[in-house]
Amino acid sequence: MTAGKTTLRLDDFLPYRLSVASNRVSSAIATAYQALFGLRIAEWRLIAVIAEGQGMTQQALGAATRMDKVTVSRAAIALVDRGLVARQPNAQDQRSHLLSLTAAGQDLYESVAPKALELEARIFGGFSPKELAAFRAVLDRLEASAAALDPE
Amino acid sequence: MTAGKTTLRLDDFLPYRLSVASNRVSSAIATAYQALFGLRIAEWRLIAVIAEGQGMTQQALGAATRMDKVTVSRAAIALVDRGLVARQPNAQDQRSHLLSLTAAGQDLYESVAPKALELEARIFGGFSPKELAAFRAVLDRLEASAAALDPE
DNA sequence: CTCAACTGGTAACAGATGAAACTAGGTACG
DNA sequence: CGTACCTAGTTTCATCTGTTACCAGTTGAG
Repeated sequence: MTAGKTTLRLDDFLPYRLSVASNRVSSAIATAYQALFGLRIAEWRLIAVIAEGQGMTQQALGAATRMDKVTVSRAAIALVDRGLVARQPNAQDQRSHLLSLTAAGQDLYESVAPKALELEARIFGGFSPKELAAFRAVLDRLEASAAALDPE
Repeated sequence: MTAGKTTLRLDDFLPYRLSVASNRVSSAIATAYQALFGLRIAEWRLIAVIAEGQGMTQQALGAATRMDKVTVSRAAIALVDRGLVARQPNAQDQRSHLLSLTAAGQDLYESVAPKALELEARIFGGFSPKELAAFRAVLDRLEASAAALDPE
């Protein structure tokens, strides 16, 4: 057998498949959130995380949501403007503030969360729990190995 | 048990996990291609598809790569400018042209492809063929079910 | 103390992206 | 064959995203 060029079928290339699938899913979710609640993804993520642990700094929120601090800042400003999130001064550190949900934010969260789970079910339904667990495990390890390559 | 609010842990929310993992992978790949070959993802995708089937229209390339026609147009222009791709007039339809790799484009492809596969192996290595096949299968079905929800 | 280095958050800028308008060419039907 | 509609590709524009610069506040070494 002679040298032989490497051939690569794009449709078989996993990073490509992953990207396409993820973009489709993100876009479907983004459309739904926007239409239902006027929230962008970043805003929704903040709400979800703040609901779990009130009184976080933006710093902490960025780490929890894997979002850039600029993205977090913008989303936080938007949420405060809409009266969904409140900022309290942080006694420990005057540069930062602690974010928590207002009553309205809490209400919104309580109507968004079920919808989110429903959407997830709609998209990821039709898979067995085992399949999903395996999928999740692959995602976890991928995240780690990709981050190792690109220590952004 | 009383009504009980729905709780949602962001880290357990699959669309979120998928998005984070995919972004990490895409970013690692984009960085590598840019550094090694000065190619952006869209350009690399076009090269890969043209290499498989010379003489395609941009229309066809868009379908094959799931990219917007604007994205395809820009990537095509960049590749032509760099002398990697050539446009031949399409006798059947004067509005479009047929794209093929120049000798330089072919050379580049032949050095990019192995690198791409190596990167893929680096990121997706450590999984068994079975795991990868299952993962791929989930991606396929996801793509379909998300597209159905968001008929963009 | 105080000065240098550092960190949380915002603002300003720049590149990327996609929708919509536009141009040139194609198709259908009288 | 002419006119109304359709499509390939490009350009324009408005938006989004992230990098960099910036300001205010914090920390630590001397």
